[in-house]
Amino acid sequence: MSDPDERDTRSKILIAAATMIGEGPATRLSVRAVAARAGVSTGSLRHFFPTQQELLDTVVEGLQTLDLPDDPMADPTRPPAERLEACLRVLLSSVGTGSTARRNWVSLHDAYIAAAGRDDTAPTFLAMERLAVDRVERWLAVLREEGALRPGDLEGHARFLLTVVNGLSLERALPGAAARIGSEAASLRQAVSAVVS
Amino acid sequence: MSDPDERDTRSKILIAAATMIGEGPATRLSVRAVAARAGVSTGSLRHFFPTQQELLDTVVEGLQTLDLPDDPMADPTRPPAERLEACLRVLLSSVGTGSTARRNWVSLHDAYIAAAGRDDTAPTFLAMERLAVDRVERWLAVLREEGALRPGDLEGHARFLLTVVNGLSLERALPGAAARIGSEAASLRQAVSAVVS
DNA sequence: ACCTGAACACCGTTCAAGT
DNA sequence: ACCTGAACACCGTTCAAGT
Repeated sequence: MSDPDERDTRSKILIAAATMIGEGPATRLSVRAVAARAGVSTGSLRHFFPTQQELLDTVVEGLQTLDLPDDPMADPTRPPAERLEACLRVLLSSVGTGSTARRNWVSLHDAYIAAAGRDDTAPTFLAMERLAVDRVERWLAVLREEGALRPGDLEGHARFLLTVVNGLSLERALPGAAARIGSEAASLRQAVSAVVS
Repeated sequence: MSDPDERDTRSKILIAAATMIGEGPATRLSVRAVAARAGVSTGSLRHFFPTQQELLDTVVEGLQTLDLPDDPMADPTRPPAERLEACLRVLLSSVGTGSTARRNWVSLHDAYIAAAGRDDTAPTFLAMERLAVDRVERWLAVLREEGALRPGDLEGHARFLLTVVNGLSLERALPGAAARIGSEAASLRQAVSAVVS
């Protein structure tokens, strides 16, 4: 539409930061460096992103949510492994990234780990877990019908995949998440390849 | 033997840093803070630990190698997959089960998720993560030398396995853990089989 | 509301100088 | 070899001041 310089300041900042990450994953996104790259003052940057953490989270989230379709298993044109990976990515996307991931984790922790015993929330959790397992099993059943699934019981495969998704979700909330976006994709693919044939 | 103050400077620094971590996992180990605590100048600290990274790594390594069962990877009589599974089980065992697992998760949560941003504990966490990745990579290097490892970079394999271990650790702290002991073993085996050939 | 740039209190690292 | 403390070039955050 128009020259990047004519975009609003917030966008200029995000574009500058994303560009810098693109130039090298090991880039230090300091306030001054990003502000200078965006042609904006540090104070202006802080106006839109009150803390450096918020800036980082917003950038990473933007890089990750570039594409999100609805049920990917239904698309018969894509190979099985690719479809399953997309499905798991849908699960993963529900925890979000950055501060969203952290907030979701705090909720889960407070409800099901810290409050264990003090309040009987176990049934709720187990119900949700069942739902998740069922959902993955339904995806895997489609693949089995196509003969694209390795031998083994459906529930075992489903629980394995959910464990990987849980691990990745957790790692999204831990420090250094931004630097691990690459290995997240690789791990997801490895998990899928352990299940499809 | 003698008063801590009479120890050599290097030890005083390590003890000061370890104490600070002990007082709260969410401690920022800055040069000046550690040096002051050890009763030593910053220049003196740098003489023994040329970079802050080296200091962190040394401290974390010291905390972690307090107890180390013998290495299952060293046993040549067992098949590769079985050895790797035993190694991962050692990692997993450090989180414990039941209320121990829950307590460990609360600590991790408080230090690195809930306190995120409020205090810069990321370097401490990242140092520990690095150590874990290195450890798994060393195990995998043994298997690669035996020709028992699938193609792919060592770090990618290591991070995948650690994600699975993280997922399983988490599930140990969540409700219904007792009912999942079977699927834990199965998931661990599936992860191993995705990596060994 | 948006934006500036100085100022504050930190940080890790370097280094001339001492013993 | 060990140790000091000042100095350098950063950092994230705050804030009075402008438009």
